[in-house]
Formats: sequence, structure tokens, C-alpha cells
Amino acid sequence: MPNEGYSYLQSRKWNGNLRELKNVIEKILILNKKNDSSEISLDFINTDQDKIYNGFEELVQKEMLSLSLKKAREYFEREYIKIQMIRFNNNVSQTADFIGMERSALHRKLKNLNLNK
Amino acid sequence: MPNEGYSYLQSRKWNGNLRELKNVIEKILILNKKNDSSEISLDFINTDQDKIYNGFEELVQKEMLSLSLKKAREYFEREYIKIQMIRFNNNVSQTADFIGMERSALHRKLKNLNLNK
DNA sequence: ATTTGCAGCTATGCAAGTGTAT
DNA sequence: AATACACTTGCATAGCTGCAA
Repeated sequence: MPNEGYSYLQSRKWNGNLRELKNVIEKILILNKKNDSSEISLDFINTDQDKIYNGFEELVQKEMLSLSLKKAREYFEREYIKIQMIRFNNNVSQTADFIGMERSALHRKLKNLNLNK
Repeated sequence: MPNEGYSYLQSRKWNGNLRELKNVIEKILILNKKNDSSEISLDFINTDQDKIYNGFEELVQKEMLSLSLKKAREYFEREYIKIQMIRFNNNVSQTADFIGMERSALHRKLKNLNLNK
């Protein structure tokens, strides 16, 4: 399974500039920065996790502005929480702590956003 | 400081090969890991074109995920409303109508987000 | 355009549970 | 037993919004 970062990379429009490279690396670093683990690998590339992040990016840039504030906020929160949960390996307690929210409130939010399955 | 990562990048020619990209990224990760600082910085690959960005992109890729949900939501709403107001030439009534919100509520929000000056 | 008072709804914190697994 | 989670619920309160002015 690992070592298949290629499809992920191929899925991106590579224009050869440093900004694009920077974005790719930043994404990798962010998603790998799980709490206190100092281990960094590229194994996760081309996984669902990464697609979620891509969804976030595209959502913000393409669709958000055609949605009502309420809907846009909901979309944003869903993607934000999705990613934070991934960062903390779906540990609700840690995620809640990091994003400054009560555990019970996060549970309710996960349910309301249909992220609890 | 132009560090190891920077000079490493400078020393390579980018040929668009994806395998090559993976090697580059892995090298950078290793270099960052040696640094032993918990702060991971990509400043060493900043270029002039990197400084060109729109609010959303910058926000999402760099800051959002390190903010609390409350703060991230506030940032998001500010950018969202900023842009919608621009689209409607700062016409509050039209903007409010489009984003599905009462005019008075939008006024309050503009004030709370410091967008009313 | 902008503000304000008010009523109703929503979200959240807090506390107190239950259940599961190690 | 004991710890650490996930998950739920009731309640009070704070915040947001629509409506009217």
C-alpha cells in the first residue's frame, strides 16, 4: 500500500513551480503532524485522508461563494472537523481539546454533521 | 536561514518526474526531522510568486487547521462575507438577500467582524 | 444604510450518566 | 479493579437570528 504516492501526485496539476511543491509538502506535513508523534512518513499519500483534504480545498475555492452563509458555514465546519479528527486518529477527546470544544459538544456536532459513522 | 533544504532544492533541476518529486519531498522531510525543532517551517522555499494568493487559500492551507473551531469559523465567515460584499458592491440589502440573511443580522455581523469601516 | 429591543431558536459548557475495552 | 476512551442526555446560559420599529 505505501509507496503509491504517485496516483496522488498524478492527480494534481503539476506546473513545476515551487509554490505548488510547497503546497504539496505543507499538506503532507500538516496531515502527518499527529500530536506528539515525531515519525514522519509518506505512507498515507493517496489515501482517503488526503482526498478529504483535497475536498476541503476545492470546496472553499469553488463552491463556497455560491452557498448561503449557513450552508457554507456547515460545509466548512464539516471539512474542518473531518481533518482535525484525522489528525488525532479519530480520538474525540484529543480533537475536542485541540479545537477548544467540550467532548459532548463535539459528539453532538459529529452527529449533526453526519460524521459519526 | 537558507538552510539545508534550500540549498538542496537549489542544487536540483526539476524535470517534472513524479518519482523525482517524491524523492525531493522525502529528502526535505528528513532534513526537517534532523532539525529537531518541533516547528516545521517551509520558509526556505518561499519565492516571490508564493506571496501571491487569495485570502481563502492562504487561510485554509496555513492557518485554519491550527485554530480553534471558533476562531477558524470566525476567520472563514470574515473572508466569506468580505468577498460577498465585494460581489455586490457593498450593498448590504443585496448581499444579505443572496447569503440568506436578514439585513439587520448582516449589519450586526459586519460590525462584530470589524468589516463595517 | 444603520441601529435596537425582543422573542425564539440554536449551540455550548457542565455535570452526570452508560457502555466497552484494555 | 482501574483507567481511558466513546457516546448520550438534561439543564442553564450564552449567542445568533428574524421581525418590527
